Amino acid sequence: MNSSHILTEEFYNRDALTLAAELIGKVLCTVNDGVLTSGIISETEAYMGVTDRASHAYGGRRTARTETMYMEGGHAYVYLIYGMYYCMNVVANVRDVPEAVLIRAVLPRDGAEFMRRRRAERGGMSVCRAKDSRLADGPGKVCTALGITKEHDGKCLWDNEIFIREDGFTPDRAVITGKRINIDYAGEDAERPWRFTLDMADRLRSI
DNA sequence: CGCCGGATTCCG
DNA sequence: GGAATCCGGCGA
Repeated sequence: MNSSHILTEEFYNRDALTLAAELIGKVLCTVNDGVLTSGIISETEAYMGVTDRASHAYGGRRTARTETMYMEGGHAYVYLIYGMYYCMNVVANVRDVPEAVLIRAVLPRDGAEFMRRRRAERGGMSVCRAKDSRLADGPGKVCTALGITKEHDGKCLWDNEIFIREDGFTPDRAVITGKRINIDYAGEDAERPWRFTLDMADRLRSI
């Protein structure tokens, strides 16, 4: 597997918990109007499908929105949250097993200045003054910075406009950080330690 | 740094 | 009605 290999089927056809850990350190890339932007995935959460109260597919819920989660692993599941922001997920496992991994943060890799510009534009600012490590440190910011919108929902992740690749380095380990964020409605499933971070990300953020 | 409220739109 | 969020304002 060469160092800039684009990930395909065999990588994605695994359960979301495994995939959430494996995605740490991989590079999420988009090409919008010929502009490449990308970020090293530094924070993820697993959403474990029909048995997980925090999952959109809990209890086998199958609606217009969640239909994407039932696709084969390796597709993008993008939805609007709080009426204002998009969240980018990687569909895991096989067809009809609706698991997904939320991309909560990335570290800018390619086109950081474009990412910065998109964040500024979104916030109605002339410039975005955030340091690189804070440019895309939340699921809404990831989508703003990389230009991910509803248009990407259902796209295959080895598409020309959105894909995930290896980056020639493998983090020592993904860190299980603990509970998932903002899912208090999920009862005891809110306690599950299904959130992962890149070991170095916390340190970088304070630099 | 932490807590709090408001923004805004689509889904169930 | 509420959500897998963000930002600005305020207090410590």
